[in-house]
Amino acid sequence: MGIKERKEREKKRRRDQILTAAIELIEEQGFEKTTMDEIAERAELSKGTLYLYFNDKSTLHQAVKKRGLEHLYDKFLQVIKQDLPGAELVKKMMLTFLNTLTHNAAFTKAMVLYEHIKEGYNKEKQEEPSIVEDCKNIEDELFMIMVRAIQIGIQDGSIKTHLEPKVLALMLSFQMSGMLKFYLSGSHDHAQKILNDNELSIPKLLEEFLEIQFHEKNSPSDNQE
Amino acid sequence: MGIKERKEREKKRRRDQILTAAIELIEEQGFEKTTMDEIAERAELSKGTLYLYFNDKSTLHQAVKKRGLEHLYDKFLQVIKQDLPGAELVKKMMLTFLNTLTHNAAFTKAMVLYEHIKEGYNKEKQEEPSIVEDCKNIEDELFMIMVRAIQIGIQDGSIKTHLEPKVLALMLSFQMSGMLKFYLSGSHDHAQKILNDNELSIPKLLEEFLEIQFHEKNSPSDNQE
DNA sequence: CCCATTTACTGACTCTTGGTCATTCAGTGA
DNA sequence: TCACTGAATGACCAAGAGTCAGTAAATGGG
Repeated sequence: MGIKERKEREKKRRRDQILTAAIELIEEQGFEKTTMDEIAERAELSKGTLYLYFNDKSTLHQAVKKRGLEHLYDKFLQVIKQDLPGAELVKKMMLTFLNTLTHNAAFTKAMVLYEHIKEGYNKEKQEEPSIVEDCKNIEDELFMIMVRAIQIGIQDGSIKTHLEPKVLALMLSFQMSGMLKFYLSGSHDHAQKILNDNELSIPKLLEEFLEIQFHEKNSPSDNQE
Repeated sequence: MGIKERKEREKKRRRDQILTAAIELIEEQGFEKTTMDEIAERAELSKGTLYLYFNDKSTLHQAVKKRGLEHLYDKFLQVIKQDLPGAELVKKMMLTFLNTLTHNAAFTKAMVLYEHIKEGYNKEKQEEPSIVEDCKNIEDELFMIMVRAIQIGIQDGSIKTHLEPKVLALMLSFQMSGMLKFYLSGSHDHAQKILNDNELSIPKLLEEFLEIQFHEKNSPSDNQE
């Protein structure tokens, strides 16, 4: 009897349906402005039903984030599989990150807005793994893939640094989150103007930055122009 | 007749009183959780009065941010006045930034949470300069002070780079905003663990980072060990 | 000193929205 | 056919942002 399985599938479908509706709306109007009623309407369900699948609005919010992180995780795996110098791998990952985020406003917003979640999340109603926990784990995995790429780069000589791979990865992730904020806040005129004046874009700036990071002075074996 | 002046002063005092109450409460419970009623009570005023001084909650929120930025501006001015190598000036500024932010949770939260403001802020009810505008301006000024410090550093040789001062400043500000996020999200266990394992702290990491940025490979005139 | 006018403030009220729950309905299996 | 399960509903509630008619206080002219 495959009834249990079917029910399982249907449940997952419903969840997805809700999530998709939520993402669409958040993309259009932002998280705050999107009401649970709207999401319900878009998903062609009643509001009460949403609460059968998500504890509350902030959980739904986290689920959006999780979906984005999973997507990113797949992409990162694809990159690390490739047979390229470590430096290239790192660059590709960071570009992938920025690219994914810029083409997925809902996810980006979910990544950056967290006040909601922080406060009062000690509610011990959650004995299950909790989506927040999941997100953290995926983030950690993403980080470790970056570290792995850096290690490869150090091995093959494409990355010269005196820093621990993990420390370097930490720096790079700070850098990414800074750029992210730039993207999110959309029209940060001033910064945009500087980039234009110097015929730069964020990806180019990123490359430039990595260049500096990966060719430290105590490594003279590099091509000097 | 100094009546107008006195009224002016009193009005400013009230505004400050509200702002202070708001900051206290945000510090304690976060922005979302703090209600206008609570702020009113803390400020010993009625809720209606708050709305005589601030258009809405998000404006109040921006005002918190503005206050923090002004504080930061003063600090930055103090730094740039000092007769030190440019590299030192930059370092001091960045440390000041991180320091101020970590010791002022309300301001930090105001800096990072912006969804509120972005959405629907085309309301043309604002013909006055608008606090949002003010914040932007101060941010730009802060940025220009950084640029100034970098220029000094290039001049006195303490900063070696092939990048435009403004571009470098942009990078550094991305870096800062990334670190900021780290601080804000509080217990980012994983990152904290990495720092501990390497006997590092954010300020130390920052120094390390600047070291790399400021001693680029195409400048062999530096001390090599 | 008194009255008219302006200014500052109040808090009861409205409206929106997140979240709940008693009830209904559909599918299942005996 | 009927009892049972659990999925879905939407009327309902509470909280909090924002409003506004009304009140009190300060001001200034007569």
